[in-house]
Amino acid sequence: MPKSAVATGARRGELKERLTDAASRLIEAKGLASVKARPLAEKAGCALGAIYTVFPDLDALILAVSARTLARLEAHLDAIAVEVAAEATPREAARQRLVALALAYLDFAFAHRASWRALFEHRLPEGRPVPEWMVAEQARLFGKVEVLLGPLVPHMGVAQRAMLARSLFSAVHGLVLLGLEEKLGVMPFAMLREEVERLVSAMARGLEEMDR
Amino acid sequence: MPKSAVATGARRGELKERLTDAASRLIEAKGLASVKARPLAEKAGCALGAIYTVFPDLDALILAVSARTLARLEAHLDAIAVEVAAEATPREAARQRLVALALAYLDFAFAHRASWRALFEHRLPEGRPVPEWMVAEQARLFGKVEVLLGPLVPHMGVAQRAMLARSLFSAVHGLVLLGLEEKLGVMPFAMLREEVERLVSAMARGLEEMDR
DNA sequence: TCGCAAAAATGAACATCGTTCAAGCAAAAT
DNA sequence: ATTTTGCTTGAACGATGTTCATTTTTGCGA
Repeated sequence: MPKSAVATGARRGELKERLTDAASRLIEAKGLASVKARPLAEKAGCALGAIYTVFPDLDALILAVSARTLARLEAHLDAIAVEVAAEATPREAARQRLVALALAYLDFAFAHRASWRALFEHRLPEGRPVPEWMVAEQARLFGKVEVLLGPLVPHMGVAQRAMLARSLFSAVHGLVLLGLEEKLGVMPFAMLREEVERLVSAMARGLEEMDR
Repeated sequence: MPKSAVATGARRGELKERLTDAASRLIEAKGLASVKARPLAEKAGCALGAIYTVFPDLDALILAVSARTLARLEAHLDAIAVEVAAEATPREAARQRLVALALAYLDFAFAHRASWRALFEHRLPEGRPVPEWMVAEQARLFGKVEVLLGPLVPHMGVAQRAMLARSLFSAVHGLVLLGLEEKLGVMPFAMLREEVERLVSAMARGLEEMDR
């Protein structure tokens, strides 16, 4: 029974896992730049060349780690539970959920700083296409925002709403990014949280007003 | 007359310029990753080792390019002239100026994509301190936002206003960053402009409302 | 159980990087 | 003219990602 050329045998699968684990730990401990082939092989208990039997190159390995991080991020965002006061209007409820979502994003980035940073710091070599599963995962993240925009800006078209969701995500991402960037002068985490809350709340209010 | 150890002779100054020029052109043409020592030396018409007589390492050279980019950015932001209707309230005027500032930031990033990206993509090796002029320059950028916040949120304390300025900048930065990131799916520039306008305007309105 | 072809794993070798520094060179001083 | 001083140079070094001839293991028919 000839195995498919793409199929990953059990042995190879284990090696892939060990390598992804090792890379993940390296990133979390010493950042993306510390992911080197030789230490990786040692930590995974395999030969140098073995890496290239399961991954085409190190970029692919890092992408595998990114996939994991994105999955953890999504799980974390799905786990938030917002209790909304019964007498709250749908708009107020959506606003609160939006703020909670942004705070959850910030919390994840703070808790898994290095992995989260690696997600955006890592750049594919020029001309390499972004894997389709990554695009799909990003779309899922934007979607989480999009559904909350329904009650907030009911008069807006769906296409425009999709773009707005992307923009909102980007804005929060920027807040978190520069907030956790040590080189801009460290901002205490609690303050950063307040800022995210303030700005997301302000954006929601402003958007409601403009949609009226 | 013994020259100061820090002073840069005329010859060395020219070389420094030629190298910075070469690096700048390389970044604009093929991105930050294409800044390599040997091509650099060739383009600048000097020996390989000569680079290290005027810069401690390539990171310092890239920082010199960043300094230039920041200066150009500041000049570009200073050049914007907003005409505000005479009957506009101070709040409306400030809001319009804030939007104009954000759009100018977007325009600069779009026009000098690679240089602007290099500004944030480049990361100092662990433990290297950020030059003080860079921190100062960033403070100047935040300051431009801060002055516009005065009429918008008059009841807010100055310390909180400073943080808010930083947050606003970060949010716009995030919008521009993910907007120009090809890998998130290209967004037409005109739409991106509209999004920035919409979101900054919304933030301003929401902040006014919350400050009331 | 043995032999042997096919597959898989290995790590020495290679190309390319940033950086260093002994050697050469030019200018200044004597 | 000779010595001294300081600057310039590019070969050499260590580290890196990647390749591939060689070795080792595996699978299986005799």
